[in-house]
Amino acid sequence: MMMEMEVAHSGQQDMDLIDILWKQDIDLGARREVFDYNHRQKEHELQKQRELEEEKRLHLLQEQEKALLAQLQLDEETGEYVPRPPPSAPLQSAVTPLEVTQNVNFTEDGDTMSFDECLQLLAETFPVEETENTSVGLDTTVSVPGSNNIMRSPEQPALPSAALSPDPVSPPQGMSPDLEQAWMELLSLPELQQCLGMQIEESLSTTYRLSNSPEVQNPNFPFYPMASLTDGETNTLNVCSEFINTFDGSVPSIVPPDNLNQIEAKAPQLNANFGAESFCDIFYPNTVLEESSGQHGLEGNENTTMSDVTNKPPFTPMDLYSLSPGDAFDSSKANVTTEMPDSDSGISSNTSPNGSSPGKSVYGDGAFGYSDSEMEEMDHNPGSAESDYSEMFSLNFQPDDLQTAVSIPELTGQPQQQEKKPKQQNTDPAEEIGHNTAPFTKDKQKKRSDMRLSRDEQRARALKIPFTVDMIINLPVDDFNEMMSKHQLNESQLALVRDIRRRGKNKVAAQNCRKRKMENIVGLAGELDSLKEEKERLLGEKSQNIKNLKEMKKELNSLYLEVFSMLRDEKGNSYSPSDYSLQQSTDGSIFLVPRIKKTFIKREDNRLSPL
DNA sequence: CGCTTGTGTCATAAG
DNA sequence: GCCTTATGACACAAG
Repeated sequence: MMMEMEVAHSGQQDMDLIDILWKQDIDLGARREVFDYNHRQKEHELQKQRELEEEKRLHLLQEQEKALLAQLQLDEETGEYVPRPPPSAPLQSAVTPLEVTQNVNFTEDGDTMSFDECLQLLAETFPVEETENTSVGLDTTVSVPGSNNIMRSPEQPALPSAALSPDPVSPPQGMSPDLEQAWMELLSLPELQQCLGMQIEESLSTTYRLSNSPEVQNPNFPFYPMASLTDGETNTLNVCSEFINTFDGSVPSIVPPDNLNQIEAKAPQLNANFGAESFCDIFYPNTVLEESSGQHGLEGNENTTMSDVTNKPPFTPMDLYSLSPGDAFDSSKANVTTEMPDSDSGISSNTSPNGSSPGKSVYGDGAFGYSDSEMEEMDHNPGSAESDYSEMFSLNFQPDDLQTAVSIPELTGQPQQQEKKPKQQNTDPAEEIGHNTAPFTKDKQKKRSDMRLSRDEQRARALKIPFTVDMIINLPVDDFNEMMSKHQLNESQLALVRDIRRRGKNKVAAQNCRKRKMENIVGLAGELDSLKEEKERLLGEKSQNIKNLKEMKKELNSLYLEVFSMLRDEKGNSYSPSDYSLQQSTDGSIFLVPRIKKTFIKREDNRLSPL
């Protein structure tokens, strides 16, 4: 352990050095994380965790298969497995058990079910699929008290109401009473609990995150978690999957053992609406995240909105838009000492405040890109200066910020277990491409746009605009208008929203324009090069042609003289080339023409006899 | 301190 | 006429 700490310590020094190099835009030849000992260690742990998970999964599958086979019998004639004839109290699933769905009507008389039956029920209810990385929609990782040992598979199909149920042990909504009873029974099975224990551990935290929406990439977006579900498929609320996918079982390693106990102590207080603040609180109870006041508001808001959602399972985009989070910010007062602003890490404005950029005051570094005039303008706002900043921090608070919190243990001497989520990009497909693999400088460039959005967000915040900047900018005009129509906005709010939309779109347009311009310049430069080559080639060709022409003229002249010298008049005298010339008519006949009497000869052409 | 570069924004034209 | 997109021009920050 001490060794590990030492390695981690020297690793931290290395990381500091790498940080410095990185800040200087020195290409390290690999992403920064590659050099991070903690990162590598975590990857190792993740690997182990995955293997363990896979093992468990296979075990579960084997059990399932056994359960399946137990319900089948071998047909001696065909060699096929066929369903067993129903027992006295048959399951309705006289069909192939694989076809059993959640709608199956459990009429089992006995109050007990075999483990295999339970497993089968589980398998049928929550088919184990290879979809761990394909979670869609709003992911809600539900914290579950260890004693209850309730888990929801990340692969769980759409069960939004269940996922949002305040009571984590409640069976999914819509389950028939019998099925519900079976469900409860299943959950109480010690084998199952053991089998699934690990996943329960993994679910000891909660984060709301959107994994399949473009807005998710935006730093601001997750602050309106519900508001970004803009399509039908995101209705699905997957439990745990995001956190598991993202941290992939790394939570136990993140959490210091001391804190784990506290987690267990606190866990029962948690519910499905467990917010980001709670997350931080639980994992780092010593860390006071005072921006949580804003989060409290949000949490409270979410409590209502989530239950609303629960009551209205079929989402429509407008349902989501109408989940106005704006009011939640009213009470937000961020503590700038915990919610560090842009650390110039370039990764995002939410990177670790682990002292990687010391010496920067909170308000320093250009005050997040605010121009003086803008700062002045902002200072004229009622809630200016500090509150504005805090509001902005709140607006920027997002799951990535959780990583900020996650990295806090480093300050307290804990090994840093920071893990960067793969950044996604939004809106502009052209921008999206390659951003994950972009050099660090790209990330740094992105920073400014983030700050810009913050500026607009702050304006939006100041006027209590109940939408995210991303929504304002990126929604199709119809959806945008619909969204606007659902809220009573005053003139200034309307103007600001339209300005934000215009600016946002124009910003993207300007980026595209510049990109195109650069491409044009590069293309034109290439074209210029090729044209120069062509010119050189043509000039060479031309000189060659001139040379050839001269040669041919010379040759022709000698031939002409040769022919001319062979001409004789009636007396056998030769013609003088200075007095006569040979000319060819259009029909191919050759004439001997006296040079002096050209005009006359031309008129007398017909009197001359062809040669 | 001036220059260059990158970016956001505005005004305007065009689709 | 409204909206989006494209682009020149300008301002600003950072290197």
